[in-house]
Amino acid sequence: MSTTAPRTTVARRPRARKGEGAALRDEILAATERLLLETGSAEAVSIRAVADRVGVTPPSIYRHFDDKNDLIFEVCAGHFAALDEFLASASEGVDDPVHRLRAMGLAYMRFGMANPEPYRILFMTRADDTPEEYQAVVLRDNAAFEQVRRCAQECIDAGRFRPGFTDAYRLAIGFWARVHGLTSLLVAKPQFPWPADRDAFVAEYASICLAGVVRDE
Amino acid sequence: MSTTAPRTTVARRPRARKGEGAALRDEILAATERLLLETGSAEAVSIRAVADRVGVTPPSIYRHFDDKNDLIFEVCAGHFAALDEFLASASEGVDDPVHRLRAMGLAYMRFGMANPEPYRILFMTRADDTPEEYQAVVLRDNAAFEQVRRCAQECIDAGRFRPGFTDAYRLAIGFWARVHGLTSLLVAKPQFPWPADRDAFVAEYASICLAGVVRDE
DNA sequence: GAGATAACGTAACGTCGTTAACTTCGGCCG
DNA sequence: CGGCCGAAGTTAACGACGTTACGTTATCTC
Repeated sequence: MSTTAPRTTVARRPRARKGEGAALRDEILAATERLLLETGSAEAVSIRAVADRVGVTPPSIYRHFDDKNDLIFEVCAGHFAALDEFLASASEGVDDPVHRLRAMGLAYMRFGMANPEPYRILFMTRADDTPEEYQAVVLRDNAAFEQVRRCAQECIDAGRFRPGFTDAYRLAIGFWARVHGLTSLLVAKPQFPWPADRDAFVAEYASICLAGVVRDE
Repeated sequence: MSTTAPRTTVARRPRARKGEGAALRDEILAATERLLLETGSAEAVSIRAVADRVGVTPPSIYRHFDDKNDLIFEVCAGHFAALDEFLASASEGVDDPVHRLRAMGLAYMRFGMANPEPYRILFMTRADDTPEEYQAVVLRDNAAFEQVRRCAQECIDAGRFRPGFTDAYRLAIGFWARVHGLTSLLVAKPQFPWPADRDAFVAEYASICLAGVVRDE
């Protein structure tokens, strides 16, 4: 269906000592991460390829991860902390809450474009493929979303939004959805005839997303 | 990885007569469509299950379709005409171009929610999984997008957009991206804690998307 | 009625995720 | 020091998948 992962056989890994089985876990995560980057698709990275890369047999993976989905999501969840930090550092030093919202939106889109496959896996896959523990944690209770929600609340408190827009949670979801819209389309359809000045278009898009709720000055 | 498709063996289909091999093609499409609806996932509908359903052996599928991707996309492409018609009939009789834009946006989101898996396959899958002929046709040159672009142009001509927004193509992409944002998140993460009054939220969202570019009255 | 050919079927290849059952190594207790 | 137990893997295999090479059967044409 799609290209398979490369399978470079490698020297067999020495067995870990008694209490240190978790070392293999980290190596598996690292190898999966690299393979995900190389292939650019979660379906193309097979358990067998990961095992080969680490120098271990496929069933050994299952000692450390429930199944393939669990492994892939564990890898992508690592990118979540990065997203959170990325948003935080992007909005750092920006005093105006509206400008801060804009900075976070831009950072979000840039993050998606820079990490397309993790983004796809986290935000664009069906819920059934998402392990239980991530359904709530990764989406709602994650720090990135909370940053946006708090910033929206600050905008409300500062009277920067048009009348009627008073629910920060609702507004945060809306912002997220709009910014996700362009991000996901860029990720899914990079060959679409996007405007030539892509960065400028993205910046303009961010402004439009804000203009929908921000009070005119 | 995920649940497999049901495999109810069925009476073997009588062979088609000489010029009528295309009849099987239609039956395959219909069976695939039904299986897609039942399983709710393209990965869960296997070539073998489709063949079983039709009463034919798996290799026979390949006489009529290049591969599985081709088959699935052929099915989903059928939904495109429906989307186009749905947008047209939703905007029919709406004189004001801004209101028409809004009507189309709402219709688009409703369409996605009503046909989640086709929507997912068409708009949320990676470009590599999209057959050549759909990359341009289905996305840019499709009638639905053209409707939005034309409507945006009418808004421009009527002076309904804020100064600076003069490129209908650019604006149409932006509208599409915003509306797609919420649609795709609803499709991908239905269990997310969305606002309780979902329909009202969607309607509000559509208004916000427009308010980003529409001139205040 | 014979040959061409469209419309399938048979058998198989290689891949995948996953599981059951076995083996080997290392630390601890007596 | 020796035995043992559990951690850390391996071996072998199952069933399903997409896909292909090749054989077969029925229908149309002449």
